[in-house]
Amino acid sequence: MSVDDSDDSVPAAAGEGDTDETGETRHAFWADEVADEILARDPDEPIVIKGGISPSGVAHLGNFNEILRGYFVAEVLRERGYEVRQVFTSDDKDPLRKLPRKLADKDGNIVGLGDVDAGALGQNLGKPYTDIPDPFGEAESYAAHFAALIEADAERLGVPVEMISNTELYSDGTFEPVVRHVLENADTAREVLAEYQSKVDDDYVPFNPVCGNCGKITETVTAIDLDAGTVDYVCTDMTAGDNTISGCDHEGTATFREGKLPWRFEWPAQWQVLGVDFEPFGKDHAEGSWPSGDDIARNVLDIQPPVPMTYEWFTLNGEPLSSSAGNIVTVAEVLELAEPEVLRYFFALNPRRARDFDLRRLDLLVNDFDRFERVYFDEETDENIEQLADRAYPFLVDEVREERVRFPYTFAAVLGMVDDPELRRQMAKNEGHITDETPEWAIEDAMERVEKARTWAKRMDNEYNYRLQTEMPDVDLDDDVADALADLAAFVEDGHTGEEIQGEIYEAAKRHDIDTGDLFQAGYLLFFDQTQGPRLGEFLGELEQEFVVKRLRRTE
RNA sequence: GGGCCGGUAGCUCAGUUAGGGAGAGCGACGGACUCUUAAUCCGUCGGUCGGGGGUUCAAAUCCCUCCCGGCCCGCCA
Repeated sequence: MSVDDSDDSVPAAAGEGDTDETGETRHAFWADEVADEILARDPDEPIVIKGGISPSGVAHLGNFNEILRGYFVAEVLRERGYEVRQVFTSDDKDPLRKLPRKLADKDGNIVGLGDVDAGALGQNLGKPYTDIPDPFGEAESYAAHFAALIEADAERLGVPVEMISNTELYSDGTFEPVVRHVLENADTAREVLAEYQSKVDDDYVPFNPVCGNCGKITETVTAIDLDAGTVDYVCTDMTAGDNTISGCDHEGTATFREGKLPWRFEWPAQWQVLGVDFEPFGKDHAEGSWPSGDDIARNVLDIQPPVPMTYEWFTLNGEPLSSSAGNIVTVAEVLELAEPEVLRYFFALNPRRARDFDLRRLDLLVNDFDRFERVYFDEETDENIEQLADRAYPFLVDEVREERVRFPYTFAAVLGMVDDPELRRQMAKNEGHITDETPEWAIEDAMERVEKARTWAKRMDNEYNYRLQTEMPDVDLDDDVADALADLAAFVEDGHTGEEIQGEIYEAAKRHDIDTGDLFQAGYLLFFDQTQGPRLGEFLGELEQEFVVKRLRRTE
């Protein structure tokens, strides 16, 4: 989706980087480094890249590391001519452990727990997400609802992922041989895991059946029958954090499909049944599940684990991402403020680096992206980012189009101060961002940023949140300021360009012996009901002459 | 308490895997464009590379130690 495969004019050097004396290749783009590592293992095709989360609630921007980091590696491999599957597991056999504070409806709108039947949802603590009804009553299950949201966000970002339900891997028998293998080798499994978890004792059984009576995931297995392919269990209480989810004391028998492996085994099991070659994961896994998963894969399942990559977590507005503290943002929300390519750019940067995603200064991120793009098109030179831009930029956009137009983000916010689309075009033309030769598609694309920047200005309520006032605000003016405005009105009435009007503001102030700042302020108050605003003269030059004159004379 | 990752200019980042010149953009400040505010151009300032110690002819980069942020070492994912 990012590069044209038929274009053989792409320079071969693009992904090659520098070669040192040992013959090893250094790359500007981390995804190339990872690709090298994967290919060094001579993998079977299709090469499988995985990510995954449990669909416990609203997926925030941080969760998309799981998808986008893998995406860049997938695209690099595809460009190098390999067939790649990018899969994403919804770890939906996991039990609901506590009620989320925030949910999202099917369109991605964030709603509180109070907007759904929280009581009914609370009845389902301890059950697999796939066995819990959708709180919005639409999807097949709680899991299906939230998995659909993730898939929708991935699509918005233009990343085609193959969603895989973990529950289905159990119910359709895919996991069955692995479950059997783990239970057959339960002693080894215990020994290996005990290295990482002190709680693992001789009674530990690496399988959690679903209770046939109450439907909850249980922890107490009393017997294993390998011939029958079943386990016996007692539905005892389960502790989850500070909460205890009570069992129903039911004693029953479950097949290997009617339960789940504990996460430490389930993750490597996924690698095995899906043939995973690469998986990125957050730093929380780096010291926990990864070392044990690596060990379990090699010494219990007898498979080679995938190439790993730890990504640093980023913060939002300077604070840790936290669902419970409400410090989250979704992909859908970000895409109301910036183009998908900007967000992809953010994820194309070095994953090892802790980063802040600051919505208040989103203009800076967009500027960085625009610059990155200009460096790619050789419209600007920057040795720091040149190699990365040359390599990674094509993976950020649907189509590499040199004729594209980008309004600087804050200028787009200024255009957002007026409603009239034609007026916006005129202003953009006056500033030289578009010309008569600019293709229509490029203008339309560029104009989309205006709406986004407008939304940003409103949402942040920042210095770009001005709106041309259609009703005249109440303004008290000194006599000499009023006289200067009268001069200005006459000047506008004579017909002058915005640039000339801007000059006249200074001249008028000088003639009436008032501070230019006072005159500007009067103008801003009249048109924006604010003491500041955009470059006034040129702004007024764009507006309908009669409207400006009347407003300056306060005769409305 | 033990371990892992991150810490480079006010901000966003490159450079750390394999030691050799401390960099870019933005911002700020000053100036230009008949014009303090969105745009453009020129210039300036800005850093003990988190602190300290060590190795080396040479350290942002390697080693030790300490500080800060986050994570893991219970469960769960």
